[in-house]
Amino acid sequence: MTAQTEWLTIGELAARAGVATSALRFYESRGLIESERTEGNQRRYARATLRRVALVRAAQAVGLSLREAAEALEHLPHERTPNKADWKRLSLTWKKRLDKQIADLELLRDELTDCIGCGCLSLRSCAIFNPSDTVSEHGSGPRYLLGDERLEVAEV
Amino acid sequence: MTAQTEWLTIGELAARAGVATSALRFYESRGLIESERTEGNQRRYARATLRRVALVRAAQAVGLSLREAAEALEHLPHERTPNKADWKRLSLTWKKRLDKQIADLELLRDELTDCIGCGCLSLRSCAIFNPSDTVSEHGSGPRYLLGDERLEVAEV
DNA sequence: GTACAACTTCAAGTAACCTTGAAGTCAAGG
DNA sequence: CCTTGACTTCAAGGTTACTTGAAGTTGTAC
Repeated sequence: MTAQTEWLTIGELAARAGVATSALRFYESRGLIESERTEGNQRRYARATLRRVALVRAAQAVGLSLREAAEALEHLPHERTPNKADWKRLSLTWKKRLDKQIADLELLRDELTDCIGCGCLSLRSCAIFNPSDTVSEHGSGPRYLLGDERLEVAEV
Repeated sequence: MTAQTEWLTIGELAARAGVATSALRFYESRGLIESERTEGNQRRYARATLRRVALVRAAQAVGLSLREAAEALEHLPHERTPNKADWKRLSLTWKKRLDKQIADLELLRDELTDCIGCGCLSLRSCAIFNPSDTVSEHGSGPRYLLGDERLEVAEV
């Protein structure tokens, strides 16, 4: 346990990770990160936490909720840098997710493009309005996603 | 004004558009759709509203908030089907947005892929952790987006 | 030693996007 | 008529991801 022992205060971590201290406390309350405490009860973060926060932010960019990010990071060590296998698994998962998101958006775009070409004012055949399984937004809140129910848009 | 006069009740519209009646009332309160009222104060929707709701959902899929969707639909007629120019403008705007979103996600994916290749455990050079202007999530809520502040992740 | 920034906890607020519930009204069939 | 389901309004609740504020404590620099 002669590990690197340069601990970060919450303010330092916040500054370097580019998030607010309140966000860090929030992440900690959600189990995404961990901290040691000083005698006087102040948080001290291991430097690896910097990476962890970065991963959380990356996860959000990939479209994960914090809950999902927590699951993804569950098997990564808090205090030490993750090993190659850990990281590979994680990044592969995220890549798949990104691939799917991109594919969905491309579909939507291509349909839109077709619509531009065809004028597409009948809506009947336009796939935009007959979404199959488009873009799960994975934003926050109970977003009742554009599911796979077909709109039965008649000719309008 | 001998237009098509087959009005939809809120229940009918909800069923056909695939959204809850509560959502329709909410959209109406936000000015996204309009309704006539019967003598007994019940809503009756023009059939064109079906298209309008579809457009709102499409807008959400494109990553717009309801407020933004409202702006986009502002110039479209409520009671009649939009003309070709209206539609073209709209779909072009949305296409651009989609293009940007896709480009952002592709960037992220490619960086991830590189990371997988290189092991990328230093984080120092990894662009994932140095987001430039990635993926504005445009989900709901005050999401303080992965902005363009660089994380100064040293070697961890 | 003391000032002052940085820290602590906890409760409540905010924002988007709706849903749910209460309490009552309308419309259509038997 | 009367029941029943669909409708009305309005207020409040739910989720995610945080922020903000109050009230008090710690750490460091002078």
